[in-house]
Amino acid sequence: MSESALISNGQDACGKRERTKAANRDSILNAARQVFAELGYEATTVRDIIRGTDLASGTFYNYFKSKEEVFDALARQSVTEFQPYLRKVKDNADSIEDYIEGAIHAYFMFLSTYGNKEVAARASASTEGDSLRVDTPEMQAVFNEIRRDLEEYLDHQDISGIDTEYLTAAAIGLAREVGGCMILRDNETNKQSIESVSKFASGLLLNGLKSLTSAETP
Amino acid sequence: MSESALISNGQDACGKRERTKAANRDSILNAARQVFAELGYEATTVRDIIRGTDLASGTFYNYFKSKEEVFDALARQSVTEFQPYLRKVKDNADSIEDYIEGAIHAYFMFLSTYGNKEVAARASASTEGDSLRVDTPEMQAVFNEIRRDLEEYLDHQDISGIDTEYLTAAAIGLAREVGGCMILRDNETNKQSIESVSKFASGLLLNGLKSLTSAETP
Amino acid sequence: MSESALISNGQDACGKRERTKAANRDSILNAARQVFAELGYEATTVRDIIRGTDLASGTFYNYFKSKEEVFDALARQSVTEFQPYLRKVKDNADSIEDYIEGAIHAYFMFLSTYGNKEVAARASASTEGDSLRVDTPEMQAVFNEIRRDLEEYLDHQDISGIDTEYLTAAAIGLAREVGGCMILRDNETNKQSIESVSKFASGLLLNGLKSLTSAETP
Amino acid sequence: MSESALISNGQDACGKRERTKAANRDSILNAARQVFAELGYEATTVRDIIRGTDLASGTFYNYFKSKEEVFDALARQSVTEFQPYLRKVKDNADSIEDYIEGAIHAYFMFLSTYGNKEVAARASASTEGDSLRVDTPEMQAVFNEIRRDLEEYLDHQDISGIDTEYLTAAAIGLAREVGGCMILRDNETNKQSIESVSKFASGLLLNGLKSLTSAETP
DNA sequence: GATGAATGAGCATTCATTCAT
DNA sequence: GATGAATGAATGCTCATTCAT
Repeated sequence: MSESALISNGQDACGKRERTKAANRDSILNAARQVFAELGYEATTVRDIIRGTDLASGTFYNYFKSKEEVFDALARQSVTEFQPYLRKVKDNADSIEDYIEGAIHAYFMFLSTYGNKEVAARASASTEGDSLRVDTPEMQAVFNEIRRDLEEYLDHQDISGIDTEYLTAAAIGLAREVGGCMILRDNETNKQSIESVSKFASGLLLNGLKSLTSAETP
Repeated sequence: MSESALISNGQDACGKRERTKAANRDSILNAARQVFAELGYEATTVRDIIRGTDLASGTFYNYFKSKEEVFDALARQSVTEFQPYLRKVKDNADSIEDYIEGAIHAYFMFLSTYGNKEVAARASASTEGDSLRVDTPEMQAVFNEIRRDLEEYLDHQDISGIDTEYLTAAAIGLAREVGGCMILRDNETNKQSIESVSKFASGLLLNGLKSLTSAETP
Repeated sequence: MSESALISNGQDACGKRERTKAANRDSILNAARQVFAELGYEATTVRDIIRGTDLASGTFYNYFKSKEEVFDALARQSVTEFQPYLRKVKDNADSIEDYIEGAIHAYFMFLSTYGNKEVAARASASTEGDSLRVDTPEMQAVFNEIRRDLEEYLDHQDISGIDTEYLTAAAIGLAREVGGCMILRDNETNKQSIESVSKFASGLLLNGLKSLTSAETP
Repeated sequence: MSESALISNGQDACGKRERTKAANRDSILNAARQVFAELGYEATTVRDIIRGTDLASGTFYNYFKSKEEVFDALARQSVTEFQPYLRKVKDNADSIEDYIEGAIHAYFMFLSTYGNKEVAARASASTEGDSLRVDTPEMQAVFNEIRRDLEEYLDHQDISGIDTEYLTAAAIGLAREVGGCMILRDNETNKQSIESVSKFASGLLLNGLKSLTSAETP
């Protein structure tokens, strides 16, 4: 609740009615973010979410039809915030390498801002699980965003013989898992580790890609 | 239920009692496999599982204490089956490259046998999801197996300056995501596509790794 | 249900919401009283209680966490109602004899108001049982009240050589059993029988006590 | 189980079949005695009982139709054992006083043999309960026995104006409660305390009774 | 629009009892 | 007669959702 205003919903409205409406919506979204991170999507109940606000249970349904809708709203929020960065990366990229490097870096930045140990640790709670994944609405949404973007980018390029869908999958999977690992390791991710991890990830990918393409086209 | 005999529990027993007991256990395990794949671990209820058999609800508890125990049994089954392959890979590997290549190939083989479209598609059910993950008990277990094995292997090697935990994460994430992609694309995965996809994945990784290490140790 | 208003919870509130809430709580308490009396505490289920109201099953849990909580509420109710009488007895008593006589009389009065044939008959339901006990939450609570009070009183007195714990037990046991007997005999206990039974009980006790003490302190 | 032979069922049978039949029955009865004492009649399940034997669950139903039947059998056992003592008391009694004194003493003897702290403590477990009662099948049965006997005895006497039913109730209630108190206090009840408590109880009763009758018939 | 009590379907689990072996 | 797995009714309890206030 303390971060109630962390991500505002951006709707500027003037009447008092509108203001409280917006505030309630935000209140629900923030509670949901928290609870999803702590308990996971499946395990969280609508009750858990409203318990995290000072609203009454019935009020939830004035704003969302179900927890799925909240999930979607959260996802949309993240995407909206993330897209500009991704766009800038695309605009500045002169090559596919530039683009991938930039996207991965943007992702790790985003992750270090919104991810936290609970998020990363949660997924594996029920299993014995050394596995760790970053599985909040926000992260899923951002991944999808990158995926879409990356595939589109690759499709416009002509990377001889490389299956762009697989390449995208590889990039996503690699980044996601390494990212989870990073979060889990340094809870307070600092700037430096982000740079280094992001360099590791894009280095691996890009060098691999280079060899693949050069091997493919002689 | 059609795949009732997919994975028999191997216990040969003679009395009729023993035979039906084994059959019931298998029946539950198979139903669980299916349901976990369709709904995901969190979302499936014990009732969902027994509904997938022709047993009465109480009977479930003659075999398992909870869905978690079923999960574990499934995981153990897979690991038991997968381990010999992984061991052979390790025994035959002369280098880290050999090992990674072999492990990834083994994983894709396993995936093509036990994965199916539902498995791959499930995870994203609740979201709009282009995302795909392979998240059944079996696959989680196999991943953990590979992860453990890989980290152990890497720790014995001296890969100058590479963080083995991150490298492992990268390999796992890449393989998982690409694997999910493969399953989703050709439901009836053929031998050839396995070879090609597995070559793509290990190529990407190993070449990336090579450049990374050579760059690191000039 | 006919005695729905037997023991109102006393909370006067104005809104309709508050009124129905109070009514529902009472409804549950009354149903519980009945069912406890009929089936006994152990044997009654939460469902039995709600079945005795026209509420839905879930509603129970809006008011009580468990049947134990209902039990406690019933007990508290009785105690609250009984205590003033007991206090008056204590205040007016000039001697231990006065006190015992008064307490027993108060108990029989209370019993004749809240006891009924079912109550008395219940306990022995499962057995062939000529035995009869008064074992509802209310009566247990009232007994405990008397017991505490009596022991405290006796401890302040100096009754040479008499074990106050045993004496209390004797009084309680005697009153309980004789009370059960009375209820069972005249379901509609009249004023006169109360007087006579209560005189019998305290006569027995007090005369016995007198001889005991005089025998003890020659 | 160690006391498996504490109370044998007395049936001497010769064939091997008969012997095991009898042994099984005893085994169930002994387990039941134990479990009833520990958990109380209501709370114990048939499963609890058979778990206390080395028999299979189905076997239970070859001997008893339900836990109620076991209860009855236990009760009958106790009565069978207790009756001779009571008879001797009756035969030796020259007066109502003698009889009551003897019966109460016999009861306390029996109680000190079969009662134990668990038994006495159990009843009040679910309540806040300072109250204590002795409520096993055995004790209930013995009480009923005494009650019947006592009423019969009193009916043959002519105790001017005393209601024999109430008097019996008074005796029973007093003895039961004081007995419970005794058990709870000295778990290992010794001979001496039995004598003293039994003297206290009958003293109270008999002196009370004396005054009552003398008061009644001047 | 906010409230929060009522609803009843649904879930995990236990248990008495049956019956094929 | 002994066994112990199968059965399914019953229980305590939770939860999404509705709706009178």
